[in-house]
Amino acid sequence: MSNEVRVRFAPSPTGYLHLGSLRTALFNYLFARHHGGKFILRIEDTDQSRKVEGAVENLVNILNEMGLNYDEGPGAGGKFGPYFQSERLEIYKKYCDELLAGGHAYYAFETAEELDEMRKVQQMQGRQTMYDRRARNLSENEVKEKLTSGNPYVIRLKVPLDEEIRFTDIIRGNVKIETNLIDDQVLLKSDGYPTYHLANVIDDHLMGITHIIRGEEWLTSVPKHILLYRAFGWEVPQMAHVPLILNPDKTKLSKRQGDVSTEDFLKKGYLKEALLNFMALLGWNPGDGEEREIFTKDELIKLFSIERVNSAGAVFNIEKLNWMNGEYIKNYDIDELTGLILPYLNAGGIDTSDIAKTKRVVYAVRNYISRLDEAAEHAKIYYSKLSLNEEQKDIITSETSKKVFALLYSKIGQLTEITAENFKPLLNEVQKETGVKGKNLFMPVRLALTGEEHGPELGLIAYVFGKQEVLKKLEEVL
RNA sequence: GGCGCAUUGGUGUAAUUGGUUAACACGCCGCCCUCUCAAGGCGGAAAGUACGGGUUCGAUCCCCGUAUGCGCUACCA
Repeated sequence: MSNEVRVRFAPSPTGYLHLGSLRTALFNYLFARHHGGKFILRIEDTDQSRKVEGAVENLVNILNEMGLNYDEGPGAGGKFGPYFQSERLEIYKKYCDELLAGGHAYYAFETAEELDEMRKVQQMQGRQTMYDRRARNLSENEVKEKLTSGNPYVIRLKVPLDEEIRFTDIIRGNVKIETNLIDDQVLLKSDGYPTYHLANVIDDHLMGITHIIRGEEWLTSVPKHILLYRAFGWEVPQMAHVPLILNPDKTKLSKRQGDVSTEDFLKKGYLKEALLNFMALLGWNPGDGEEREIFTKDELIKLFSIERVNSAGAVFNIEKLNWMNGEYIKNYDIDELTGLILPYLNAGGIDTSDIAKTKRVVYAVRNYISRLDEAAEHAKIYYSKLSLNEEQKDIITSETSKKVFALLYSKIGQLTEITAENFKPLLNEVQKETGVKGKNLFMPVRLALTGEEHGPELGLIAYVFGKQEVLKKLEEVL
């Protein structure tokens, strides 16, 4: 199947998954699944100075946790490995030699200091800072001499002059850039590692990548890549550069203005389904007059098309994420939701050993929260000892309150079990028989049960406590 | 500075490949429900599509310019 879609997510392992990367991964994933193709994870670890311990493991874990499972890559195997660029050094060297032989690249021997100096001078003269291509004109003998005497070197791309590179981006349409403005980019660093530009082109080709879906920050380096494809005589994959995710002030989403890692959001109690759903809609929509906003992963896969990705950056609107997360919480399977909320309740000091009660608590609390980490605060009323202020004490010790409690107590005693439905009629009966109604009826009961003036409807509260506990609470105030 | 990309209410987006009272959602405001707080239901304010020119009988939609924002401009990705 030679025209199978193959896409890749190719992050550098920084130690956490940035939300922007999450969305790039998601778009790649949706695109692959939509077309029945392959989704590949490749680790771009060519910068030795930015190595982070455990970063790859973390990345793999979070992708799996988010349900963005890949078909090829670390831990998943595949016929196009290794999937770590740091393990493909000989490959890059080999192709680099090919470029050298074909006159598409050349050796350069400047030190970092020399290059800094060059840039400084250019800056002072108010000129554009870029490599002045000085090593292009080294003679064969000069090169040979420096090489044999062990001078450190890099290999640079020999950018053809006075040309215009044009390409078509699926999201942005036609783009053109003059080659004179393109740096003779370093392809192979002096430590023997490739730069992004070289590695990415070689790997994408060798791994049979058909579509490159990546962040907008790469758009301007596409011409360099095209030059490389051309030098190798390879076909250029289709490209789609997705817009950036922005802070509320429209700058690139950054740590400075709040959490940006997927892990942080999960920790705060955002459901992965909600996060995925929300991220998908940031810069993309199904179009066609579709007005739904809540989509399962399968629906997203079905609807997704890369052409419908927007070209402008999108502000990360956390208010809307909160709403969407709340929607998911309200509609989640109660057993699964209980499992998810458990750690947050425990962290809030709540004893969850009575799992049946915990489940009822979750059922009652879900309407009040938009994040899982808010659950404990709302659940407290179902576990705390009664503590009332003077005014509240006056309410529950009033004569009418006592009457209400006594009658309610006997009526509950006749029930086999309290449900959210059968408690309300009980109160109606109490109202009729005692003549106490409205706030005078409900508030004492509410206070007696929870010690709070606010909370869910009484039927729900009584259901959460269950018959025995409600009776016990009433005994305390009688 | 140079180059590239972008621009529909506060935010995310829509608008049968030019003809709509410019639609939906979040947020905000109000009302209803109600013992309370949420949820829910109903309604409202909020953009004349960055600005200026074209093309056209007619532009959110096509073209040009300006402004603004962002990105890139490393032996980082």
